[in-house]
Amino acid sequence: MRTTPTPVQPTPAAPAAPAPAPPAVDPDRADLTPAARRVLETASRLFYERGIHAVGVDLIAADAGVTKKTLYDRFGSKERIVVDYLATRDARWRAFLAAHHDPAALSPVDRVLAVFDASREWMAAHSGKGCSMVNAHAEISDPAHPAYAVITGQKQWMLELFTRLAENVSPDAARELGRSLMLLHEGALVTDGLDVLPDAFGRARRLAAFLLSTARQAR
Amino acid sequence: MRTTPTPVQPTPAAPAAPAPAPPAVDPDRADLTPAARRVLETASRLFYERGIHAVGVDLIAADAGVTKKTLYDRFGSKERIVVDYLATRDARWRAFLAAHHDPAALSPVDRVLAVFDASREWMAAHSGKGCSMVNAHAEISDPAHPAYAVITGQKQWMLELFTRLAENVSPDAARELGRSLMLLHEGALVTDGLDVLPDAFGRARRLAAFLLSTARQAR
DNA sequence: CGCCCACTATACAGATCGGTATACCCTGGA
DNA sequence: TCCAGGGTATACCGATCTGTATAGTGGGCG
Repeated sequence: MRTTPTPVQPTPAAPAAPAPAPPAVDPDRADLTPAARRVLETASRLFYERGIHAVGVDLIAADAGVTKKTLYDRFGSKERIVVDYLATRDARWRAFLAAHHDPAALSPVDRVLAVFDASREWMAAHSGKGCSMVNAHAEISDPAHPAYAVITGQKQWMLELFTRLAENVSPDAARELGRSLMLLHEGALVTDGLDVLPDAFGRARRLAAFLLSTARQAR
Repeated sequence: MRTTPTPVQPTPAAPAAPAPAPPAVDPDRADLTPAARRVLETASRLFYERGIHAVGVDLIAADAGVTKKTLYDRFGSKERIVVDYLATRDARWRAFLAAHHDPAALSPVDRVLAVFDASREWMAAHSGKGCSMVNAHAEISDPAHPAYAVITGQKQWMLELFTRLAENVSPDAARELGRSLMLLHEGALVTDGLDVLPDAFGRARRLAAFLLSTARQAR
């Protein structure tokens, strides 16, 4: 449905884009004990590098220099560690984005492109097997799994971010533009992770700039 | 490196795009015994729905109505089933694409857009948790794993396909266009799987058409 | 002092992992 | 008639999985 090119479709009732919810957890996880932080850091690295199901709690505990007793005292279950892994990574990404994002100094278009620059830097630093949310989604089949909400929430937040930023470029086409920017960004994430294209984020950035340049005037 | 917008960069030595290699396996797997086919079909469904590491051979054998003896007589190892899963799915996708693709009747641009149409149909039929290759890549850490070659080979094949199709639209910019089309296609694949956008392939198709329309004249 | 908290160390339970072994059944063709 | 191949059924192997149990250590604090 709605494959026809419905040109604009203004936001029906809500006057502005919804303010994105703040991350549910502290990016630094200062709420955790030192051993618990070591567990989460170790588990996050292993989950991302090898996959969630391929990593057992024994390995996590051993690599973190912690006994399984401590691990289960702090987290209660592996499932909980998985959720914390995704939620913390999400919180850190949002903090990283906020730090690489000077809203006052940039034009509306540059504010969009800054997201792609931040992603490129993020992926270069956390070098990569692609998006941890997408990868986790591939391993979690049950939608009732508590990690599912984190995954979909992260993607929804990104979509709302792009839509909100697009409103400053072209208010009428913000929803459509936001979705297209989201598609470009996800495409860069996955192609970067698969190492199939050189400089995927640079390419996505150029395509986004191209898209925005046409959206500002016509469309 | 090379983040500067190097405009065109013509193919250095090779006169034309490389002819894509044919799939290594028969899409129908007529080479397998009936029980082996049941094993592969069952394993493929479970691997895709639940993830590779989350599915054991006992479950595969039970769901296929086959004993583990038969399973190991036919395949020898779980790893081999995984490789066959990915290779067969790849072969079927290429056959599906060839069937939904009348090269004589379509214009160069339409031939590109037909790929996005085929992907939309494919994903609607094999409804979705995204790209099986990307999902498998998330679970396989060792690049020496035999499935790795299947995954990268499939993505490389798609990139070459887009590049080859782009040559008929704009020979000078074929390489660049092919990469951008690849990025759009991967973006649609992942956003479709995550259910974050409505009609991701329709959107990618529109963006591709937009990109091609500008590439045919200028750029 | 006494108590709690974070942590270590070791052992084990119950289930499932990939993979193997023995033994038997059924059908088609030489 | 014989026999090989594809298949069934069941039991088992060692390893690993998530999760729990018992016992003990050291430091901060009221």
